[in-house]
Amino acid sequence: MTNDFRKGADGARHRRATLKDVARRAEVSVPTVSRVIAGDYPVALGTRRRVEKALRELDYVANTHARALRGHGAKTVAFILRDVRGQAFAQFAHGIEEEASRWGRLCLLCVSGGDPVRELRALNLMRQQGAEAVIIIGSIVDDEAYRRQMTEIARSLDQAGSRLVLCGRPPLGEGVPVTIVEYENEAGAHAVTSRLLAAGHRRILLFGGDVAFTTSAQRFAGYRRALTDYGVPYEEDLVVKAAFDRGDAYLRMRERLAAARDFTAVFALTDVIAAGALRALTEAGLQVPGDVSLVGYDDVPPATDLRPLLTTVHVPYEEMGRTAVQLALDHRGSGRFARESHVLLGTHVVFRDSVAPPPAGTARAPR
Amino acid sequence: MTNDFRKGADGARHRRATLKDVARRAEVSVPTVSRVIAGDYPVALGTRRRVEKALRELDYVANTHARALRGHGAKTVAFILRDVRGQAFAQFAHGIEEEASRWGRLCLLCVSGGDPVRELRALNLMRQQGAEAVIIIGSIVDDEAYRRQMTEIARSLDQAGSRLVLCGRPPLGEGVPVTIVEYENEAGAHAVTSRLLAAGHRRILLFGGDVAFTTSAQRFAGYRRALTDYGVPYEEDLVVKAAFDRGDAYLRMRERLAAARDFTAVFALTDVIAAGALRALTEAGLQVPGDVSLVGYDDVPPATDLRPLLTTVHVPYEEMGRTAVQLALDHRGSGRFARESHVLLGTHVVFRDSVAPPPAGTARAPR
DNA sequence: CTGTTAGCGCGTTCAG
DNA sequence: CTGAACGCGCTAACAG
Repeated sequence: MTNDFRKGADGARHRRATLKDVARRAEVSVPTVSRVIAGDYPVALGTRRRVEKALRELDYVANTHARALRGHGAKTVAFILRDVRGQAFAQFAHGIEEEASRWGRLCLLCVSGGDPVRELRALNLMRQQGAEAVIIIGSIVDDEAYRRQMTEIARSLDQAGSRLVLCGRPPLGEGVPVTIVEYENEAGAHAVTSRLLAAGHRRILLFGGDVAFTTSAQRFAGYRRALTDYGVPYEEDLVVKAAFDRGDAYLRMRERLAAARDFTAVFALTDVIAAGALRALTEAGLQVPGDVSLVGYDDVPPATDLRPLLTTVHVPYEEMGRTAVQLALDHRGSGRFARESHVLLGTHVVFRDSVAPPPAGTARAPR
Repeated sequence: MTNDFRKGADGARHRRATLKDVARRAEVSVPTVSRVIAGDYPVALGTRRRVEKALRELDYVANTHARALRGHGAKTVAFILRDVRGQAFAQFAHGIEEEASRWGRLCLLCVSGGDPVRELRALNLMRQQGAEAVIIIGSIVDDEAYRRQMTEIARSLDQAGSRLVLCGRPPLGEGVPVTIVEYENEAGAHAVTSRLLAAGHRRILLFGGDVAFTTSAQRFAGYRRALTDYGVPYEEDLVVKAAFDRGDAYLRMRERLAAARDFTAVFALTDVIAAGALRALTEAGLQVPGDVSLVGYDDVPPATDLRPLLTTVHVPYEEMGRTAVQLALDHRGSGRFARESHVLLGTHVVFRDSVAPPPAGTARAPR
């Protein structure tokens, strides 16, 4: 017995207690300790007491890895997003975290920074980890290479008993074992744009984003469809790209304003972009919504901090996160979402104070 | 070989390929495959080719858990915070994520919702997981029970070869194996309050938070010290509690305004609280900073979305996250922070547009 | 260069 | 009720 103590002392200075240590101390066999812990098997009272005492004294904590190896393991929900600092992502992450912890799962988080390479690396790590579900959210460039890679990953994950969930990304095609959680993105864009048109606006700037990305593309499509509905011709000059942050949005809007003030309303692809745009608009001496109306998308905190309060499209990010986890875990269970693999959540316009009719005389602006 | 295929098909429908499977397919032994993967050991070219082929065909992914068991494993950095949706926390999380991924570590995230019980549960899970570092951020009630529990956990974690890092929380006392990352919290509060006093304000409302919590207590202390420096008596009536969210802050400020408008400046304990306060102030017809000046704390996005732009205290949240990871991982290494276990980061006031001298005649308000 | 043997910590047989 | 033996997937030691 003494040698064992030495063994503990000379090798690694730190070592966490194992079942063996506890067994030795309680003078029982390893399986007995295991049974005491599991509690699902009869153990003599005296023995149990001794074991429990040893457990406490040695501050025993089970080794998740060994457990996982044995099959009882460490269920985790992994997710990848572009940047935790974005409010939309944060809400999404919150939904995931909440739901995962309701299911007793741990959360594994990776940030991709929007880089496909980092995303792939993260995906691989998660596969190694044996995560029960791997959830990805965020816009991408939906090209051939992407679909091929993702399909492969979905298959591989599926084969390993895990589930890939794509949020806010289009499906990969029939037969690919993937779960999709979407929201009515195009419809939301159509709805806000219509709101602007209904107020009398005819020259609406589509501001921010990049049509190469799926999310932007869908919002763009909603914008065009609304235009068509109202018989307003689409004009390329009214589409201005900008990165997804305040700073770039501010600069781009300033440039556009310097070039020409030929619009009466702005549809910012994101609330954050709207924040940047608003700043540029205000600095240029324009009143919102007096001179120009402004709408955003996402309905996240910047929307209620801005003056005027921003009219925007509400996206149920938190619910998306919760749904993603439910779908993945319930996948072959019997719950509400069992066997379902495609969910579409609703969006709706939140009317606030940033929209008004165009100023007199500008409703029919020069072509 | 055919039996093996069957074997895969009849048992669990899904099973990830193991080294054994690969070895069988490549007609080599298991360790050989292992060596090909590790790449740190000579393997005949032909053999290597065959193994690599099998690896690819079977879509092999190493099992992290088995690896961890063997000692090579799955280094993870775990962290616990109150709520990902808070911008300060999000920035912190970003710093952690970034640094962890630089070190090739995976991130384990738990949200406590501010509940000590959930925090403890999360801590335990992370201990089981064998996380290399466990980082906690956020205010707590620093009582006897808390210190005892935390000390115990720190010891236990240390014994298991892991490291506990406390961010924005006070040390636990001498000899406790814990790493502390703090910022100049009291000093920041002292600095903004001084700024207000220097502008001529004498009746400054301390708004939001709860002195029971460490973070609030320190900011409160800075406020009082500044008052003392300027010889301005402290008045209990000028301290108003509010929860850490816009909504509650708004309501509390409205109540306070209805009761008495006996202050010329507000020190909001948080930028988010400032956002709520600003709304109430504005709605009450008060000009900021014309009628009342307003400052916040944290320097997170709400600060630059509000009008006027908020004067606030910059807290290096992202850097704290990075530092926490570095300290934990470098702990017994040779890097910049080796053997260091207490770091204090600086804060500074960011001057923007929400402070002005008090309106004439109010500088010396009625007692 | 390669295969055999052993063991990480745990849970599950199967005998007593 | 309890212990001995086995194996999860992997790597490190030791043979050849």
